[in-house]
Amino acid sequence: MTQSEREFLKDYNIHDYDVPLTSVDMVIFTVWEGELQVLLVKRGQHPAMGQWALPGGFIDLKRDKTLGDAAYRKLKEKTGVDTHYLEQLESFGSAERDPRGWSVSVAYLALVNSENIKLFGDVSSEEVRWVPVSKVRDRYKLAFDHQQIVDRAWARLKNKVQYTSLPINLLPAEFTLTDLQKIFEIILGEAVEKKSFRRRINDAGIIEETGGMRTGSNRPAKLFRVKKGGEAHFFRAI
Amino acid sequence: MTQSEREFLKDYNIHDYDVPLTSVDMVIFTVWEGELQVLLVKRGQHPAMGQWALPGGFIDLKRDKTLGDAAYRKLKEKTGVDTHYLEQLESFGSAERDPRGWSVSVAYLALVNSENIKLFGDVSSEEVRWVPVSKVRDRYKLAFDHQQIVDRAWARLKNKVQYTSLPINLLPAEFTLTDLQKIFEIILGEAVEKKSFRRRINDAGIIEETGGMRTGSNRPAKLFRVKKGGEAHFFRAI
DNA sequence: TGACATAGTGTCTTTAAGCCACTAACGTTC
DNA sequence: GAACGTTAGTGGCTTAAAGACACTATGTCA
Repeated sequence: MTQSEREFLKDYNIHDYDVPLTSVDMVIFTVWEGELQVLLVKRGQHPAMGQWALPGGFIDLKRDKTLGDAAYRKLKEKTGVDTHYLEQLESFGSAERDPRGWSVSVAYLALVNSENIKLFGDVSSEEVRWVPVSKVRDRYKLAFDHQQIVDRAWARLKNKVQYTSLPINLLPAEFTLTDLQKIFEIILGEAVEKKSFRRRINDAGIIEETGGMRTGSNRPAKLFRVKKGGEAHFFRAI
Repeated sequence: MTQSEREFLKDYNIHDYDVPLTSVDMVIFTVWEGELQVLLVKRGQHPAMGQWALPGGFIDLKRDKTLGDAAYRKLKEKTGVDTHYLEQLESFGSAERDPRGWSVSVAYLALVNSENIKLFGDVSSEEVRWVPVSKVRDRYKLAFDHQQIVDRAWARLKNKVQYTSLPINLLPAEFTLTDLQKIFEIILGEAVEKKSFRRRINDAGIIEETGGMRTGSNRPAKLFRVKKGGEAHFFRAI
């Protein structure tokens, strides 16, 4: 006699099965003091207690409706702000990556702007820290496979910089074209040709003048803001 | 008194926690009879028994060392062949997508060539079937959120066609330039300019002549094969 | 042998990026 | 208050790659 789906579900108990441990980890980038920085936390619990790692943790099956919700929740818990770019990066799963057993981490990549960082600077106790991404490998021995996750996120960001406007999410609401160019250069790790850069941004039509200027000890620069939709423009037809 | 990691791990039992159900689903594409096709299976078990769905299933914590292993195993189980392109697509997770509860599916995208398809044609009982991807939505009401996964995989493939040589994995070992162009056109859904296409493939240096020709009722065409590394060439510096 | 069909090429145009020198507009200095 | 330093912003040529499209090449078949 065949069982109905209702009967099947009534008898079903996930605790009867061997399932992997699934969690969400965040690679949160910002640009600060001329460097691309990533947010790290010092683990306060086993396993890997005392080691530095990416912020993250388990999905809260009650509160989180989707994976994206879980990622967004963790982003807010760590940075306290909520205007960002957030995208799923990749999932990492293996029998060996966590001493508790077979585990899967769904990694997300987030970009937060340098204004919101300052908010966070105060909270920054011993346990949470911005670290220049280029120095993570040498100075911190990250827990689990988190170094690999950081590397992937960094590679993805470098890659996307070449054909999208994503880095614009690393800037405050108002910025100059030079500010924007600097951000691109920091991520790419090399100089960008001024005219080409400006032509590209201009042709894309993703920003608009605010009307204001930033003055200093030299020629003032026009201030711009992102137009709606400009946060994720694809320069090339991809 | 603080616990050591060893003590912590001794007491740790995943069955004590509420964790999501994690599985792997495969979007396996081929080109056959001039159409991009995706492999579907008719589910023989609850939940969604009798409905069409993507092939996939649970990770075998004993046999699979990594997520990639699990995907590769499923690909082999369904297609019986092992020379392919396989990449992780994206993970889909929510409280609602599976009636058994909170679940995460790590989706993979695979490309198999039209020669290997035929092997598979024989096995193709009622339960496994190639379906033109453009017709899935109308003709099959896929289980879970599998329609969404198919859509994402299709979008990713269309996207990648524009700047990589990936579609070459859909062809048999020997092919003509026209064969290759057709594959690109099928995936893109629009015509490709012959000269530009050939120039691009040529400049990329990803294929080489086999020396043979394919004859028909008109001018014979040179046969080519993929050079080592040509299966995943990026045309543009991305 | 000539019609046909598909393979493959020549070459001009268009588009986007690179290059680099130029002009523009401020504060600072004497 | 004029010359200078510094950064903002532009003009205009060169180069690289794609698009357009007509052209030639080489087989089969009637």
